[in-house]
Amino acid sequence: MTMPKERGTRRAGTHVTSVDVAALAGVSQAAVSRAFTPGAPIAAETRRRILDAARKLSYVPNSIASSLTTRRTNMFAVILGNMNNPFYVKLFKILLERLQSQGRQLLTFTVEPGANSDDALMRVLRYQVDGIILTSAQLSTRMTALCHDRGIPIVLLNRYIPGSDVSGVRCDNIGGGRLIAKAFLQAGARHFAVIKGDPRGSTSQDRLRGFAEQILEEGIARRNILELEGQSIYEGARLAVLRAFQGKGQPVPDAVFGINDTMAMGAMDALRGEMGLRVPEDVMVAGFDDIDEGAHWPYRLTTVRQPIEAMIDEALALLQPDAPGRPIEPGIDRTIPGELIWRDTIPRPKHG
Amino acid sequence: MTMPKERGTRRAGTHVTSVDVAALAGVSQAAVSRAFTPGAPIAAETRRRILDAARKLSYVPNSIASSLTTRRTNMFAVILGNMNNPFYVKLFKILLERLQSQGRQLLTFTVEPGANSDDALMRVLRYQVDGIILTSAQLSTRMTALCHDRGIPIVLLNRYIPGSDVSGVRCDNIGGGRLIAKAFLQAGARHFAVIKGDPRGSTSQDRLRGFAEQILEEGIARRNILELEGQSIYEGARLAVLRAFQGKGQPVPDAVFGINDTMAMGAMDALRGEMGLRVPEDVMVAGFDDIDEGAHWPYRLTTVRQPIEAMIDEALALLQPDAPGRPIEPGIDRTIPGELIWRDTIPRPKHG
DNA sequence: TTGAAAGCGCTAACAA
DNA sequence: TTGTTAGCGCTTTCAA
Repeated sequence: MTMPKERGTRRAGTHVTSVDVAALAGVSQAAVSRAFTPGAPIAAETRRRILDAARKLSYVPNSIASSLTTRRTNMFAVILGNMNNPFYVKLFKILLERLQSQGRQLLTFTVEPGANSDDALMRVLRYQVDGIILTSAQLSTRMTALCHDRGIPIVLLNRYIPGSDVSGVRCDNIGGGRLIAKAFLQAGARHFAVIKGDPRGSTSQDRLRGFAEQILEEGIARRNILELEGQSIYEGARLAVLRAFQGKGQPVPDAVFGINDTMAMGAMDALRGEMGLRVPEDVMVAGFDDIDEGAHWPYRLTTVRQPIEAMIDEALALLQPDAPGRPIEPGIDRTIPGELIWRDTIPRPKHG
Repeated sequence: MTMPKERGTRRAGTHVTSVDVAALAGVSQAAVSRAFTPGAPIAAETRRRILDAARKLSYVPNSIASSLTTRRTNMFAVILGNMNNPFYVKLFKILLERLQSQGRQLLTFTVEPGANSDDALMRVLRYQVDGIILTSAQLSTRMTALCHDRGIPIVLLNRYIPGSDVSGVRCDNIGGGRLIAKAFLQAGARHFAVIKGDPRGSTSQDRLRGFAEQILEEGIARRNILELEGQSIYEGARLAVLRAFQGKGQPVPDAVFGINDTMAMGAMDALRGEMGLRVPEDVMVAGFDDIDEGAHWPYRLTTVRQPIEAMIDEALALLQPDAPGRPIEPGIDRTIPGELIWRDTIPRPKHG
């Protein structure tokens, strides 16, 4: 079945391996390996000859094969939750660019929002990735234990699993929620609606919690904060607002807080488009994340900016790509503060 | 250096391999391989025992190792161009979901818009992917030849390289351009602006070409079509419009055609936001792609819908994931028609 | 249906 | 600095 290999021929055949290159260059196969390994002990002249031969044969080293011995694939996995939210797309984009510039590859997976990531993780394990970035939170401790056992670091991005030993990096969501509440309060709002995302997710919970705490501290009753379910997406928020306030619904509150920008934009479109209200004159609105679209002319959304770059830097540091063998420290939870971005959906405070 | 392996112990150690499972189950290592290979010749009872042992040891098969012999990694590569355009994000999302549901993995790369994909392709080759999907077009024939030589199929999505032997799937961009032109014309437009994307890309060129042809056929002079450069992005289009028409600029045309929706939206925001014009009363606008955001209340953009799902189906078919060894047919170029989506940025034709 | 044995393409001791 | 020699964890003949 297997044909005799035509070594040393110029024919860029189906499978050129280091053996072929070695034959053509008149060196051992190991020398070829060294020629392609930065810092390996090899004479400059030998190296040149090998690289020459390699070029002639259009040889491309097989990373898959090498990872079998080195135990490092140079591949990282990212498991994406809600790709309908531009925030996660931006996160993914920056992550991809970072990793790529470091010469690492990214194996990508999606998981339905709210669905369990275990399946994806199982597949990831088969591919021997060097690290896992999760932006979707539902996963079993059994699974994380599996990863830890084989020394594969996991880091949660913009997520947090209470009581878990999985490390994570996130924005200070509680603080961010407070920032929005303060802005609404100084503008005179007294009745609020919050459009929640995944009610089981820490992100949504924390933002709401900070928001509510700040308002309660102002002496306003909790029942003045109406909670709506927006499923983390534009359309969910739009419909939630319509269902709650349109027609003979409840009175429209003074201020609507979208737990993320996409939902805030969905709410705005319902409020202004379908219900004919003005923002911020009739209703104030605020979001969270600071996605690019929120800054566009139709919205000019006041929001909390998540420090994406810093979060990714931290996450990659937690993945400790430099110290592969190092034991994984359990449950580091890094929190980075967000920044209030004033735009036009909340009246500005008087200057000074 | 290498410790003796503790075979058969329950300890889910650092590296459980099929050998460990075999030892615990009291079978040969080959049997373990068979137990995990669908359709392999193995007794049901043996299989059960092996799976049992595997579970006890939390054994996960190493796909990397197996791909060394099978010559199939089950990984596909996608090379993404402009991730700032939601259209490509949507394309990516659907592609990812499709591949994932087929049990295939996706290795993702980005390339600066307009930059050469050769670097990314080189890395892709090292990882022995089973196929490559490109949404970014600049690549050398040398590179595609390399891929073809080693039997890795490439398919261009929403791209076309004239005279190349790389297969591709795209929307009928010329026809789509004509659809927009017809819509503008029936609404009475006589002076036009087109906001182009990458001037070297076939996509932008074809849409413009179809658009212009239709208009010329109507007897309108070519000089009535002003061409602007929007770099394929929202902000580029916004600034291009401002630069051209704001203040003492040229007179605002009757109709603006954004070569893609993002740019059309950028143009709309410039026109209405900064310049205070009304759409469609003062200027008509149209886009191309039909991204979700274009349907939202502030825009209600008339556009041409790209048949994303069909395009991806075709692309995956061209990648012939079923017939790995089959020689790659050269340069198939599939074109699927787009569909005009009437919304509110061009006055509707009178009914009947 | 099973096991033994020979690789897949590469890296990493070790010796020369 | 080089070549030789074992593997890495798996699949796949080939015999039994």
